[in-house]
Amino acid sequence: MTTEIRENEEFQRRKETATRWRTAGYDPYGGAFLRTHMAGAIAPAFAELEGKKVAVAGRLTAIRRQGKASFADLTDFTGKIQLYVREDVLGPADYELCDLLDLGDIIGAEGTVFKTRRGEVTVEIGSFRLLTKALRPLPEKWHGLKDVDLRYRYRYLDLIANPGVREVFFKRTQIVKAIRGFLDARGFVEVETPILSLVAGGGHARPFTTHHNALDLDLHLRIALELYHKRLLVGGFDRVYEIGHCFRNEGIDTRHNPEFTMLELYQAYTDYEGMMALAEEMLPEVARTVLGTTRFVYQGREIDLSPPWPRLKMMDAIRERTGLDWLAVETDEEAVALGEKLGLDLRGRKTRGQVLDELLKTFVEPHLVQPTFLVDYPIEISPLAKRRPDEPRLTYRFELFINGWECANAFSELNDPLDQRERFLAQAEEKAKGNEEAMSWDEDFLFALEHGMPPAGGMGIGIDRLVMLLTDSPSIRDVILFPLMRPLK
RNA sequence: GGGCCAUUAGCUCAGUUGGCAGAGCACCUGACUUUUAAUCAGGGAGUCGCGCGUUCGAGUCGCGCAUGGCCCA
Repeated sequence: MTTEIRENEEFQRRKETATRWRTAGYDPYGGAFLRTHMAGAIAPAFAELEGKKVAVAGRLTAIRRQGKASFADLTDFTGKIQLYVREDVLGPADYELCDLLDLGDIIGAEGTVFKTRRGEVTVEIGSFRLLTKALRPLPEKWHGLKDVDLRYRYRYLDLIANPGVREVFFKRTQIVKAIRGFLDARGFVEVETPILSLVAGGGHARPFTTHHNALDLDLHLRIALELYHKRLLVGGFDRVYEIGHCFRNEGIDTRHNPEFTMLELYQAYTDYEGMMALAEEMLPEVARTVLGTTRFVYQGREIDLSPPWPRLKMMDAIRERTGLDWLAVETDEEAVALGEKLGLDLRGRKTRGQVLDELLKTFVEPHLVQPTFLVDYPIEISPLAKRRPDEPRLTYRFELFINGWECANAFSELNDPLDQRERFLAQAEEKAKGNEEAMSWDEDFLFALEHGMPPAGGMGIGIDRLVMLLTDSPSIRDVILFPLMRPLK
């Protein structure tokens, strides 16, 4: 981080203007200002407000000087309102102060509501105060801020210059709120579980590591919420959920940010069927709350969330797309050979699980545009899901796909501690074979399971992708306020 | 990790065959008391992402690097 101020001519001039306010007896960084109205609330209430006094505060986003009178646009969180000042109303001394205002300054103003000849609801200013002097200019008013690097790096400028951005993040808040409302109404209890822990379990990803000095302990940032939530089921919680950040130490692209938001929920005495029913109920309700409909367009493609959603058995999907009977594939070598025969570029992937993952990504997932449950995942890639008794190589697990993306992952939770121990063992072998994303051993979690966890269904939903879909945003960075960026220089 | 593309004034962008660095908005000065992408007249503003090279001469050509984007893995 540089400590040097990046100054240019305009920065200098604005700094001097701030000094001129001071010498005129005004603090260019004023204190509280009592508003009576938000900018966006005045025009809709013109009938009642005409001729009345109002006080508004916000940023000057346009100034149109016209000699002895001037117009300006004042923008706050709710919208903008036009201001009108006249020298003969304000007095020459105060009117001269208007000349010291720049685009981007934040002011508080009080005056009378009227309508101009051209029909625009306007406040004729009787008095005003500079509340904050802006030392730098705003992005261009007509084209806005387009450079995506600048938009993500300086999100506050993006928010000022591009009004649609605020809408996206407002919708994000509404989506999360709607989910909370839905779950709270069904008896789910919101919990907070550790972000820092010895073992980052519950998912297939490389974690971030950090260090606790006082305990001299290497810790990991969580990659999922699952294992702590299940400990809560052991402890007697009946239904829990958490919406929180998880961290995965992997690449960045339009669908991945190292820090992202997950919803996970666990419900005792149900199973993956219950989770499918819950998803089919929750997502349409969220869409209705936020969009008013369950049908929407994502990047030109119409998506309809109305239930019920088709259930596609994974083994059937693979057979249909590749002609392969995956359950007949027994060894890693066989899997790799078949994968290569199908044209997969496996480079470094050498286990059954990894090949299957690649196979699904290439041949199956892109076809799942409308909401589809892909069900009954094989055991080797589902170390926390309950085994199907009728086909022990498969589990009671599904993933929900929308627009070809994994949007939810759920299963009947494995509650047999001895089976769980074997699964961890299999994952440890997987890790030994070089799969860095294999799940970590968590002896403390096994100890919890050994005390008895009720049968349960659990589900995880990636909030960022859901927000992308419902706001028609092409990149995950469009729905994260401050996405991770490489530092400049 | 690989390929392609972009990077020029605060912002949005032009820049021809290698020959004085451009426009609009923003900024400054002047005019203007119902404008609204205000208008009119004048003016200032640049490490052409960074570095090395080719050349009499590089924003332009070559190589390397940086940041970002898209695609692939």
